[in-house]
Amino acid sequence: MMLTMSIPTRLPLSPPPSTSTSTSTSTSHPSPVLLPDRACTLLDGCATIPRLLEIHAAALRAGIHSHPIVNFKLQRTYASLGRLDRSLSLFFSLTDSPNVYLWTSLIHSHASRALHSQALSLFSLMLSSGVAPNAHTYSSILKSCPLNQGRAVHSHVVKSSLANEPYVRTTLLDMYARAGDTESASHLFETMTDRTLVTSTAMITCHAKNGSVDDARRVFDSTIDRDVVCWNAMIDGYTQHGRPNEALSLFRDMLSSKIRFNDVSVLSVASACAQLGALESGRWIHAYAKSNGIDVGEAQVGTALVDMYCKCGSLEDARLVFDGIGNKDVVAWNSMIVGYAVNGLSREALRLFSDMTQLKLRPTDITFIGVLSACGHAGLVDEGRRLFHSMKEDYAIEPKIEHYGCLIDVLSRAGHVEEAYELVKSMPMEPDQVLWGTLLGACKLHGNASLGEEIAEFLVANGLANSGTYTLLSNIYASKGDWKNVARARALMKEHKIQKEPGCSSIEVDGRVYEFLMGDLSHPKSGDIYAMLEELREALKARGYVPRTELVLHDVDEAEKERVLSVHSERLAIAFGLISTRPGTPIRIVKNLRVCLDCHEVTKLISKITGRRIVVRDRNRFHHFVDGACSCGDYW
DNA sequence: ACATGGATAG
Repeated sequence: MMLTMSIPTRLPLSPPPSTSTSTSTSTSHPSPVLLPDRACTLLDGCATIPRLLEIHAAALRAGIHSHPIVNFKLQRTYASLGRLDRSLSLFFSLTDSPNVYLWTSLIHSHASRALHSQALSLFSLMLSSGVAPNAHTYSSILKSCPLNQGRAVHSHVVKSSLANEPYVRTTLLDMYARAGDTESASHLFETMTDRTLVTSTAMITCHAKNGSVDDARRVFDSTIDRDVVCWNAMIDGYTQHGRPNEALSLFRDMLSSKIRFNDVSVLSVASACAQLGALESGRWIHAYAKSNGIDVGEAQVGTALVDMYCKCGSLEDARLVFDGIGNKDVVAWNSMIVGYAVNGLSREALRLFSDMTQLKLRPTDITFIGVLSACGHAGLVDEGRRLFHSMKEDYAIEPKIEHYGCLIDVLSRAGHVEEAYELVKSMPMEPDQVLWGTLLGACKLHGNASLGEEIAEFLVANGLANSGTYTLLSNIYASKGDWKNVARARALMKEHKIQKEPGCSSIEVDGRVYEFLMGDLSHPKSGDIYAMLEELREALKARGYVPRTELVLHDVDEAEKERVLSVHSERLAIAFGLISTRPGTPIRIVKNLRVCLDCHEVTKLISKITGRRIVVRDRNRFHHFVDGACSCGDYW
């Protein structure tokens, strides 16, 4: 055996329970002489710890406590009620050496509770005590195996000739899938002559988890008699890999093939709508789930819907679902808090945080991401500092680079750029690109050219620069009117062959999501869209709007710079929204990059001119434009 | 005893 594992450091030997005195007169008291058969029946119907202690005491009094089946059931019932400590002490107090069922049950209780190292230790003990594992044992222990130990177990499986057991094969596949070893999983799958629906589903999940969604689809297409789990695995593969449109479309295929969806389907599809910012589709799936008996007040489903509504910029809907969740856990609170934060409703985020702590719910590191980013969006410097320290002092949560990133954003955006820089230097971890980007962005915002240049040059010299670095560097110079250095930044970008990610915005109209690239001419309604843009241009000019052509980095004349700005992807999407929806309908845009300053000004004006609410979700946050003003208060 | 599963900076 190649497995190297440690023996449990502590074998709990807690005394037997002594609660029997108070229950001796109870009507549910077992008969005076408890027989093994009767004890087993009682244990099978036992659902609470007090009841279990009662039966356990009776078994002790009757002297049947070491009866192999009674002991097994006691042990298993303790495990099922979350008292693994008692399961272990029963197990290790056995006089006879445990058989394979006892070992397997114990290993399973640990493995299924993600107590992997304990499960592995027990498995190791089992092997050294000379008991041969069976198919159940392997299928349990494989859940706890990292790749190396998984391979070792695999070779044991082969030797033990259990390799064709369906449960064993599926967990082997799953083990390779978890370890990211698609090749071994595929090999295993390809060599199977009798694939079952479950093994195919495991293979689909494996491909999907490792990003080969198209390979997953091939397996999916070749699988016959697919059930809801199989469909969900494929749908979620699309969702988890940034292909939400395909997820939605496959969900519709599932409905038309008469497969009943379940709550897991809703989780996936809600997340797809969240990614798309597709409120209409999101509302549809919410209503559809409700009318098909899915409990949207259940924490997991409710939370997925809360997140979906937040990411579609509809906080009212999100809050309604949130308030309807029966047993709100920390994940539900986190998603609502983060949702308020990303939408710029910082006060609401902080209020919810205080509600949550008042309910004695323990915040997590993600809660602090939420409240710290809320502080960043609202310029709440003191509150940000206070929360950052409270995280460590009051909740013993060690700040991660993301938390430093938030605090650095809070400080630097508010103008404390030097203090933020000092914080970066004092962090216990290496700053990453994102963090440098935050600081650079603040340098640009506050015209701190010297520090901005220092950081940017450092990033360029160390090969850490991305297109954003060059753009920011160039913008820093542009905001100072230093055109020579703007040109130099542009030249550097060319020299390093840095490609700028093309801007792309999308909008949902009638349940369909339309995408627009910058300068896109491919939409069938392109003519109307550009006519609308021209109309808007006139209206904007009449209101004294002057294009911020200095933001354009290309080496072209003024008129061309103006044209470049006017076809930024969000403007095409907004124009399309204006011509495709009734007057007064809010327009919701999702953009892959940050909104530029010029588009931000223009969108404010468009909201004024057209009387429309315009909600723009950019790479970082939401902007809600109403009547000429933006919810961010121009603090972004 | 196996397969699907809600929240994460800028």
